[in-house]
Amino acid sequence: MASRRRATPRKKPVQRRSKAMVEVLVEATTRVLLKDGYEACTTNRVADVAGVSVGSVYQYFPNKESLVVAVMERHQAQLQVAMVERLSQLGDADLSTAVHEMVGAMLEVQRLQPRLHRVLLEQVPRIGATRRLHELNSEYAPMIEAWLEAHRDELGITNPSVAAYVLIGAVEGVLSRVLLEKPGWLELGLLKDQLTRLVLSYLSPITASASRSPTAPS
Amino acid sequence: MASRRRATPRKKPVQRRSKAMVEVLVEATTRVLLKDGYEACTTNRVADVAGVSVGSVYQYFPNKESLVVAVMERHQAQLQVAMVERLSQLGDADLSTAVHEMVGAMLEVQRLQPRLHRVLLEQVPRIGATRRLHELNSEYAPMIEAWLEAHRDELGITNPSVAAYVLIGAVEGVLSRVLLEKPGWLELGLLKDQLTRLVLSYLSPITASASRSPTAPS
Amino acid sequence: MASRRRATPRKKPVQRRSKAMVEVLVEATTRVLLKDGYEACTTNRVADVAGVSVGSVYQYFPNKESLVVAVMERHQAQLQVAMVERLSQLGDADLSTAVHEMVGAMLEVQRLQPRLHRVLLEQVPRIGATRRLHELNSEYAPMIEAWLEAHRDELGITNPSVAAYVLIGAVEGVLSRVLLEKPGWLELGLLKDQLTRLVLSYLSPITASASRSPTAPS
Amino acid sequence: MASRRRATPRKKPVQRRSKAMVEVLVEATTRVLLKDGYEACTTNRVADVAGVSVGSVYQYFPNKESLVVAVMERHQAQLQVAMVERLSQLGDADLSTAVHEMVGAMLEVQRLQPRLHRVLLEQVPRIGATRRLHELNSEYAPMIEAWLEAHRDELGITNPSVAAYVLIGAVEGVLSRVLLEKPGWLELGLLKDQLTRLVLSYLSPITASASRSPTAPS
DNA sequence: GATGAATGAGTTTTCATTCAT
DNA sequence: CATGAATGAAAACTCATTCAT
Repeated sequence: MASRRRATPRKKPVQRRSKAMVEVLVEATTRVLLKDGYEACTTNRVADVAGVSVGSVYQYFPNKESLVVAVMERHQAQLQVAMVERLSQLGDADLSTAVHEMVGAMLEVQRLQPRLHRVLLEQVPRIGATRRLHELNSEYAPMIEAWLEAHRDELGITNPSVAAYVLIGAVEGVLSRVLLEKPGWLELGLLKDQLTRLVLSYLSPITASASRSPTAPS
Repeated sequence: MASRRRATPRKKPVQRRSKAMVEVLVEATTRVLLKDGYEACTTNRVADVAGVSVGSVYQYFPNKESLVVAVMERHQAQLQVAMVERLSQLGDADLSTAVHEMVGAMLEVQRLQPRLHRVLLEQVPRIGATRRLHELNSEYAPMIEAWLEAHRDELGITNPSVAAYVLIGAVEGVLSRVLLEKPGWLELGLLKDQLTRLVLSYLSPITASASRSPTAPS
Repeated sequence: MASRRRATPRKKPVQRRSKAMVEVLVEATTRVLLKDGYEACTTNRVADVAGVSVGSVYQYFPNKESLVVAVMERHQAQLQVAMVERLSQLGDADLSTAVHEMVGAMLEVQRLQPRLHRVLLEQVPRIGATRRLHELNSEYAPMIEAWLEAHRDELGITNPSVAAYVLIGAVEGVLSRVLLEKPGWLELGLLKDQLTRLVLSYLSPITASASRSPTAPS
Repeated sequence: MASRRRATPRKKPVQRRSKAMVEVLVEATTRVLLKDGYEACTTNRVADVAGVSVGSVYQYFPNKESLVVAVMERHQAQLQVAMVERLSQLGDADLSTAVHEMVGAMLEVQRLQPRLHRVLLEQVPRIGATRRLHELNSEYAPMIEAWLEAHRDELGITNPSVAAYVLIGAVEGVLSRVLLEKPGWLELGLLKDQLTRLVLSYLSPITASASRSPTAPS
């Protein structure tokens, strides 16, 4: 059941006062989400925490959902920035280094606001946080894809696009699992090493033991 | 609105009629979840669809949440069964075949009830569906771990437990992404091949091009 | 702007308890309408006055509007009954007597619940109380029309349907004006006499002084 | 929501700019009333349509209600003007012509702004639009009364004041019914003829068939 | 004066849960 | 046990009005 209301701010905050208001509200929503979870994140509560009246919430956001969407968008933007920063510094490092860096970047990102990331991932319902977080990844996918394309001849892949898709899914999968179940591991080198290995071996030209089909030989 | 309460069934339904009732309710909840999403899944609606009165719902489930939990548990159990079935037939297939089979099993499982899986993944909020689905995977993790342990000498891994954890996260991550964004791919051999490659190359003894650290050579 | 919601009860009160509830709610709405007017007639206030909870209101009425509609319908039904009763006793009285009776009936009806009639007439907004009250009159129109038809040869009219329409509008107009501005007159014989005269002379065969066009002679 | 307040303008707008402002606001209110109905007629919306800020509204009108009252008053004034114009041209036309003219005038008036008239009649709640519209009629009542007085000896009436009251109520009743239910009829000669007949026969000296009481003979 | 952002009391409406029958 | 009417706390959202700029 799709939402029946627009999820975009009802007026663009052109004035500085307005911008501040929006800022405050998104901030407050984030705080409430973090502290009390999605269900307890009511418009009145948000207004309270923001130190403004409910009316003001509705001056800038047409409904509750749009508030959460705004939080997600802000979070995504932050992740995106962090990601781009890291990846753009890759330059022409060798394969191994590059992969290590990329994995490191993704790890970093998860650490940025792990609790928020988790709440959005876990608790935000119909809005489809999961989907949206995937979309976030899709945004840096092109960068990874481009890199794979550029290093194609060193790699054992035929379709950089598919490879990027698989790798992002895989790393993200491991990371989200770790984030939810073993947050401590995020700090460990072990995780980074294993992910690097996962990526690197996937990208490497196939050697004797890795084949495409069960009937394929050793 | 009552305060927070336990999310386990109020009593073990030992009677035959009771069991039927529980069955009917879980079924109805599943249907509502599928058709209208989590937010529209009210206890009255479930009772309606189940063809019983709200009161009866509370005879077997202490609150709304426990209903959804039951749906998740049933879903998980089904997945689990499917998984075990597949994996137990592995026997002593060679590495490549075995991996192919395992990946195939996980793909199967996703196809079992993709819509429900998706709703639970996407829409069920506070209950922490994501976490619980991870837990599901954790349940077959031991099997994979055991298998890895048994084939340790053929593989390039040092810690089967970690390897299982990483691999499950990775495959699951790719699959959930595909499920949400490109459901069509589930049918394609391409996906299976790529996942097999991912797993196989990760498990293979390290060859020249895959190393543990960026400083490590080739 | 038409309302976007159904204005009919959400469940039919088949049980006696239910019927009582509906009764109580309509009664309470009437009381509030009478005492505080339309704008002050909130669902919570109605529930309060009815001595039940808001939830119960919504068990039987989908929204506020439907409550008021129910009040109007009950009021109309009462008027209708009163009207039919009076008119059915007309038998084959002579013209003058019959008209006197009819006018008397309409007067009676206005006296039935003059304050409620007035509130509905005056204060109920978009629901179109005015239109609906006209519709009430339309319901007894056929009876008047039939009577005119039956006495056609004694009368100076050509189209009983039009005549009924005009007469009802005229009498109703005078009465509603009196009701709003000079309620005291309702008791006076003067009013009844004048209305009788109005109707009677309109129905009488045209004599010298009444013509259809300004150019018409005498 | 503030408590009840006076419904008269806060200050007499004597300045030229002020007058323009008032004009613009009343116009805007009319437009909103016409387009969206009473409930959607919010002060902010009016300000928007008027192209000014809400604050300005409150510079000239103490509250929302006074805005609507102003619309009514302007409408009434327009009707009044139209009526007076027509009636003053009557001169010493003969009875039949005069009545025809008067009925024509009332019909005209209904056609002036039928949609607005209707909205005010139907939708404006507590303000008591109906009562006020009656008051409008009361304003030209003296003119009609005077005319009846002047022609008393040609007529069959004893109390011109009562006669005027009854006639205005009657014609108005028919017209408002037609306006609400059969707007098309406003254009038809039929209606005018019937109303003329209604008035004329009422005013005519009583002939054989019209008597004052049921016991009165033919 | 004009502006329009901010207010917040007040409305409508929902829904998990209870309990008398 | 089953029922479903009743509950009522609480949520989302509105809008007349104010007041700092």
